[in-house]
Amino acid sequence: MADIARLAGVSVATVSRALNGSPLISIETRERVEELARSLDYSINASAQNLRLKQNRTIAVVIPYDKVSRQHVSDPFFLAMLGSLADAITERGFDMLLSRVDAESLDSAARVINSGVAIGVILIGQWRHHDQLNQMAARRVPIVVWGTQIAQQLYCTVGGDNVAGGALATQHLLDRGCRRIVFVGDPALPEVAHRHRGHVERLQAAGLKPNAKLLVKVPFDADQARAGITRLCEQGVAFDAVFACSDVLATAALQVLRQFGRTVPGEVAVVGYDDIAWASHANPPLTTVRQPIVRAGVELVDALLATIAGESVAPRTLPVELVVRDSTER
Amino acid sequence: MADIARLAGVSVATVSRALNGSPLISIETRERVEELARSLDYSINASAQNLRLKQNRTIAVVIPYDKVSRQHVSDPFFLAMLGSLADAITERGFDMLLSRVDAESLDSAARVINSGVAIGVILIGQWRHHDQLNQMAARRVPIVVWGTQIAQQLYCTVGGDNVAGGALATQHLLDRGCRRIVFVGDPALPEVAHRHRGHVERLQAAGLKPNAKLLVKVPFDADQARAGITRLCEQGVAFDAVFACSDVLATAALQVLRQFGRTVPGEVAVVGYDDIAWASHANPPLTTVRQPIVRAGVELVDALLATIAGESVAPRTLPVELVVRDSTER
DNA sequence: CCCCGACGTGCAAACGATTGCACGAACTCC
DNA sequence: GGAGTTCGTGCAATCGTTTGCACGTCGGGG
Repeated sequence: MADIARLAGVSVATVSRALNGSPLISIETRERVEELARSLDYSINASAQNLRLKQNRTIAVVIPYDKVSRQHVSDPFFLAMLGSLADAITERGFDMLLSRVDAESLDSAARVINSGVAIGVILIGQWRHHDQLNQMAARRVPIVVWGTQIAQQLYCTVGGDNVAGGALATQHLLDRGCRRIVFVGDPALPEVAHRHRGHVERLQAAGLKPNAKLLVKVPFDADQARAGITRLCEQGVAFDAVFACSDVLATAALQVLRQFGRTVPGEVAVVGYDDIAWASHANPPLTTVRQPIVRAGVELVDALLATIAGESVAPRTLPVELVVRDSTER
Repeated sequence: MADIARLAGVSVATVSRALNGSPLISIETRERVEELARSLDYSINASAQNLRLKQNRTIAVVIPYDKVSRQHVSDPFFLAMLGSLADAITERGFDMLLSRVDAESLDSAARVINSGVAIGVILIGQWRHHDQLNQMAARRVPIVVWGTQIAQQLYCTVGGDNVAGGALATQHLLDRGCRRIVFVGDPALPEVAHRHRGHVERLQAAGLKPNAKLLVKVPFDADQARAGITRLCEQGVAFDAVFACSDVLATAALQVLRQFGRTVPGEVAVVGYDDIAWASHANPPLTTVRQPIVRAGVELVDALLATIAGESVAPRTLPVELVVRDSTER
């Protein structure tokens, strides 16, 4: 900037104003400065600017990695969400900082805020860390979480309608005459808990009662899901449908069922969750509950920006939709 | 920092030194300061620090979006690469800044460097923008590109061995007795060009000559691939194998073939490229050329750090591997 | 008793931008 | 022709850290 000032024969103050389009500066000076800046391909030093203005245009996206439930960045749903967020964030002229933090010490995500690196945090995946999130919110860290609404939460969540999703999938299976539906997922996780609630509600409305044997309690991990469903088959537990809490888990189920020679959807109908890109290419194509991923990115960013602006943003629940494919109907 | 200094009864200089573990400071002072810092949950202001030190720990990952070839962030291969990079970058204690830039003005990626936001750029996807990349490199922007080595490039690339990949896939098909192999991909893209070269070399070694009718020239876009292959079938062009330059394209081929009632691998064998997660879940599971994605992330980051350290880093070609599944063998 | 080194600490000047305030020139109006 | 405006610009302080240099104190050796 000093260079430009010297070359233009003005002071740095003038250069600063010219580049920021201050109306105080004469047209000719502004143009001279801009021309010079272009030819030197100069860009404003972001650190200095942030320091001075105590502001910046970076949003941190945090992905907790949980050693226990083992879902990690490579999960297609996460990745799709990342893509959607990248679009929404860059569209609004912000930068996106991606961090992975140990889920056990989520509050380290606050570092990026305290140190002024980012103005807000979007956290993907609520896990079992409700308390830590509440603490952060209490410390006034601007944060929005992809997940499900929980009683007494201080932070804002945006999430799919998990109860409705669980209900949709279950009702669909019931409508097809299924009576013994395996539920694959870990209800210890808030989102899964809601899906399970919708599931149970529909069962009861149909006069069935939930059967503990039909609950395969596994985290979002294909290997563990395969193991769990294999065990079920080996034990000879009878079932005529599987409702898995993610398409990855559903695909695992498809594999195991094929190994055991059970036809899909003939003997067993399968429903997944998320509608990730390849659900439609699975064998057979997967009936699944579609999460509104693109909309999710937009809503998360907007909610965060509103939070930063000081508004108190109510948690938002986005509608989900059942996509019927061959895995439940021939 | 001033607060801590006051509370500890020392100067800010001392606090700074204490927090940075300078040996000049007495143990007791250091501990007092650290304790205070913790209790105030203070973190160093990154802007001020970067400004003063002219340094930072952020790596920019740039995804060009190309309106022409239309591959976008949601492509599973990109996303997997992102995940891998996120791991490699955070593992080394750096932050990852994700940007999407219009492929037509790639040099805007230099902004993050000139403005001191990041210390280097990793660019995923070389496209047809070789010249722009060379220009950036000439302007001494530390940059490493995922792609293929091109003559007279000034920047460092890390990529899979595309010639070998093309050869592996083709040889495998030839070994299975296929003689009329459809190639799906756009050889205008450097990576695809190399795969095509490997493909042609193997064909010629087998005494066959490449047939222009068997080239389906499409970008990395499932819809266009579907359209292209459909056209081929409708025109009644005879073929007994498909080699697609990504698993997404291969899956598109599988769909079209099914529509036309051609059995896979009976009538037509299909090979994909990348080995993204769901290749093994396709119907039938896809034979494909595996790209070393995890290793790629690591190599890209290491190459970038070496470049930043001033070393001149030679382009690196990573070995690829053929994964045989049902789409070429029953 | 004095000198010298080692050890902790503080002072103050950077880093690169922004901005309130003041200043000078040109112009208008009476 | 002088007073008051308006316009364009420069001065200098400021944001929060780091760090070369100087300073004071303490202890040991001569």
